[in-house]
Amino acid sequence: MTATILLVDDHSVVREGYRSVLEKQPGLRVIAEAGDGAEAYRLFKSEAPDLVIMDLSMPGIGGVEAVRRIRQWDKAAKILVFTMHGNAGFAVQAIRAGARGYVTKTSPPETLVRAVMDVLAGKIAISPDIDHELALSRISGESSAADVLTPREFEVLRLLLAENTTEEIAETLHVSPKTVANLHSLIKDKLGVGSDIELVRLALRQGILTQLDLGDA
Amino acid sequence: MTATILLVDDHSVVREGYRSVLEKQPGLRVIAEAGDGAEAYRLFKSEAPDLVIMDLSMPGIGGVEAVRRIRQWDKAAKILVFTMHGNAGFAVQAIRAGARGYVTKTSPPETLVRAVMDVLAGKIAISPDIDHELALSRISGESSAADVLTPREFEVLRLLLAENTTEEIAETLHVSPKTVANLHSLIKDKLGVGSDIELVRLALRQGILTQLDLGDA
DNA sequence: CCAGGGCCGGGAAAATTTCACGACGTTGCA
DNA sequence: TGCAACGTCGTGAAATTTTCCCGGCCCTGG
Repeated sequence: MTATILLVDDHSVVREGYRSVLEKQPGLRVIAEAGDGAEAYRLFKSEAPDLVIMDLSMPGIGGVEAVRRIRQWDKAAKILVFTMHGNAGFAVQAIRAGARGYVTKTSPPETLVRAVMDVLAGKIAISPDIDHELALSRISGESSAADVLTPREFEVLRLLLAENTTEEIAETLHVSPKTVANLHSLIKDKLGVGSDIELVRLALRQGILTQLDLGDA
Repeated sequence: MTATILLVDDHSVVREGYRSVLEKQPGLRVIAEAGDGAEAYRLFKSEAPDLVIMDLSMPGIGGVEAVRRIRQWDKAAKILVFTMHGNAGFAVQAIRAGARGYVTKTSPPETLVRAVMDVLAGKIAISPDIDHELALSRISGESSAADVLTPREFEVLRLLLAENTTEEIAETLHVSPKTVANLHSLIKDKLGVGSDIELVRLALRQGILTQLDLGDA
């Protein structure tokens, strides 16, 4: 029996990479590809793949949100996150949202294949570098944003850092601007910062926002 | 005659994607791959490929620096930058460093192939989205902070980024908090940003604030 | 001398932030 | 089973900040 896979990544050439690596494995078959979270959700419902491989940073609703929605629709969905973010915070959030695995793109192809097999077998798969990160963050014991924030709060934080206005975020999440403002305030409170400037700096320190991610003006 | 290509990207699975797309094209052959800038430089000298396809964000020396070194070694080197950064600033930097093309990873595979062909033919290739970005940035022109701000304003900006509160800054500068607030507002206006978050990001882009500066608060 | 610009802040309107509160659904646990 | 705890969403009102407009001060160059 062959396992069916849905690829989700906003870079088509990158999807081509997954596909190439995966289809060298007997027993795996890529049956669909999506370029953003909403499409992923749609395709999951129509195609019912055995496994979803998902990037986190995507236009529109982010990967974490997509994981949440898919898991909401199908409690047993197997989702493997495959992303460039080698940051424990993202991993924690993704797992909490319902992902069954987390592998960084810097990992060699074998690691990805191994993780795919593990998740299909019902196991939880974390790549070694993230394991290490998680261990470190537990040692240093400093409360990271991902630790104290609820999934929803983390999502709003991400969107805030992505330079969205309160209104745009409200639109994206289908809630009132007022709620976003409330969450914004709550986030600053929980993280113990007094201004948006401190908030951004904290995010930078914790790797939630990277300098390479500085979007267009 | 077939053209030889060197792939440079720190994600092996992503390289696999390039390779898969490119080798479907007759006349193209991938002869080497590098995972960072230094290795790219080394391989360029030993393999002398007709074309280099390079990502920008890589460990060690970044992509821009790698472009510069390779062009320094071979004035005629043809380098095509292929990256996720859909930001005019990065494109300008890359082209200045000597790249002959700039394509974003969000582009469809055809665009990449087309750009490869163009660069091999001696042309300069820019993907449509970046073209658009460049046009925009020329129109609205992101003013460089150091340019449009008066010394006083720049000083206040620096203190704001250093995580000082309005009151602390007023204290430091021996002026009223009101003045600082007014300047803060004026700065955002002059720089064309709407929020403090955007302000920090702008500062990061322009190097006013460095990630190294993120000592504990 | 005067025009222009940087610098300083008051005042008031507009917008945002913050806090208190309630509703609703889910989860976890006794 | 029932209930407490928590996450989520939203309202309303007060507190605070942001923004805009204003005038005054001082310096510099023409």
